[in-house]
Amino acid sequence: METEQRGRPARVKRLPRAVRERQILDAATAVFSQRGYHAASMDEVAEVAAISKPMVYAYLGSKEELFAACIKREATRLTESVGTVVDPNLAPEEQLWRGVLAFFTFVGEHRDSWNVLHRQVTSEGHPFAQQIAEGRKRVIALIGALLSQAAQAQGMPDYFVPETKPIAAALVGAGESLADWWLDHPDETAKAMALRLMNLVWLGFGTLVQGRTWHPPAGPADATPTPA
Amino acid sequence: METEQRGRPARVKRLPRAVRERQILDAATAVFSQRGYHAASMDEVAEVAAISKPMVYAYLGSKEELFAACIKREATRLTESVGTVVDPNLAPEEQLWRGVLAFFTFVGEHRDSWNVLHRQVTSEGHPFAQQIAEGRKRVIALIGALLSQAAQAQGMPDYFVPETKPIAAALVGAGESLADWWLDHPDETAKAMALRLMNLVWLGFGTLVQGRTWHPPAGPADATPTPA
DNA sequence: TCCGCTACCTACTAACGAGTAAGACTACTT
DNA sequence: AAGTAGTCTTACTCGTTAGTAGGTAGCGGA
Repeated sequence: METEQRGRPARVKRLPRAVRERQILDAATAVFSQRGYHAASMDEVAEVAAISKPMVYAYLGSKEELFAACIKREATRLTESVGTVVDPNLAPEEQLWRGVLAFFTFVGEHRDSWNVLHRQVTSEGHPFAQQIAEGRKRVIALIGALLSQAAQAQGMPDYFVPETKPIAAALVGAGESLADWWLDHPDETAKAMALRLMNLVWLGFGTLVQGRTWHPPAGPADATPTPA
Repeated sequence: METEQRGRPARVKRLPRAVRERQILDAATAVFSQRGYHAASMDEVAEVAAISKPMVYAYLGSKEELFAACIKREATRLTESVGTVVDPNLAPEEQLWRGVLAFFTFVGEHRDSWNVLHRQVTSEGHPFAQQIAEGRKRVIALIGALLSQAAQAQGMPDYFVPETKPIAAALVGAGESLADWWLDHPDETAKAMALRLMNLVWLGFGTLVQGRTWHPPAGPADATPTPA
């Protein structure tokens, strides 16, 4: 079934390298997002990019290099989205609010990017797990510094400061989980999502900073199980 | 280099099926945890289990079935760990505390199990992503019900009740993230981790229930970026 | 009009990994 | 001792996929 006319076989458009590279990265992001790194095949990437496989190799290199390029591009996009709205001269509270809002806005608009960065790469043993884990740690450290600044401004004692680190980790996890929840409730706006996170975590943090702490209810003797 | 004595070639111990099945499941959990589903090979599972590949297939079936068996076993273990300490007659606050504590205790003691359940399966396109995602949703719904119960007991208006769902999602995510943070700070006890989560989230939730809400600081005109 | 550069392709190789065929060994029963 | 049920292995097949060899074709410049 050669529907093609002989002699003029639907000439392939010749495009400059930069354009093809973008097309390939777009295709790769979509395929990696949908299939995951291992299950994704270079053949499918080439097909989605509407180009032949050797071109993919010629421009972006091996599968690992291609994936690395995807991660790098998407991570840069996300970082810039958040970075441009956060001004270190602002109060910690407002920095956090702006960052959180920018984060949810980005996720809402770049679902595949978020998927590649968050869900595909987290598993141990993944070629890029470490790289992503380090990026995540940097974000946590950044937020931790923000919280510690706020805590000290509120006059919290020094021994509380290290606690801001795990709190930052919890905040990041809560944000990720809310982003996942959002995928099942797409009618919500980015702002509403950002508000939820701030309401929960900032209020909780604020209460902690005021010196109020929660402690386990005293059961009969030692009803609550304690680990060794 | 045949170190083996001829005639008595280090007889393979013949063990009953139940024992081998446990060995294979243990090995599979470790390998899946380390490599991820796709990158794990049945050859490696067999090797770690110190048995030949056909035995793996004879006892546990295909790769998918083997992985399903792993998930089922680990999920049951986790569910039971939490389920046995949570008594529906207790106050929501104490149920949450006991559940959170049991969760961290389990993660601390079964790192591979947690890895398989949490990090390996979350990516879209994974054969079991849906199954795990549904389990996660059930947990979120359960905690949401707990929170909603607590909210109503505090006399919160009905319109607040649906908000407990995303809050539950955030709580679960915060717990997962704290569990990951814990891996980098192994000296912490399960109880300390559980306390952190309760302090942050229950205080935040409690503050919300008291009717206090957070709202974005009013910048000049509309300094905070808003999504379309 | 020829040269050379870059874009582009079809069609292969080589390796890896899921799954199996076919049978050997062992222990328990009768 | 012979039968039999269950344990265990070696050595394959066969499909999939990363990566490449080797060549065609349009386009700018001399």
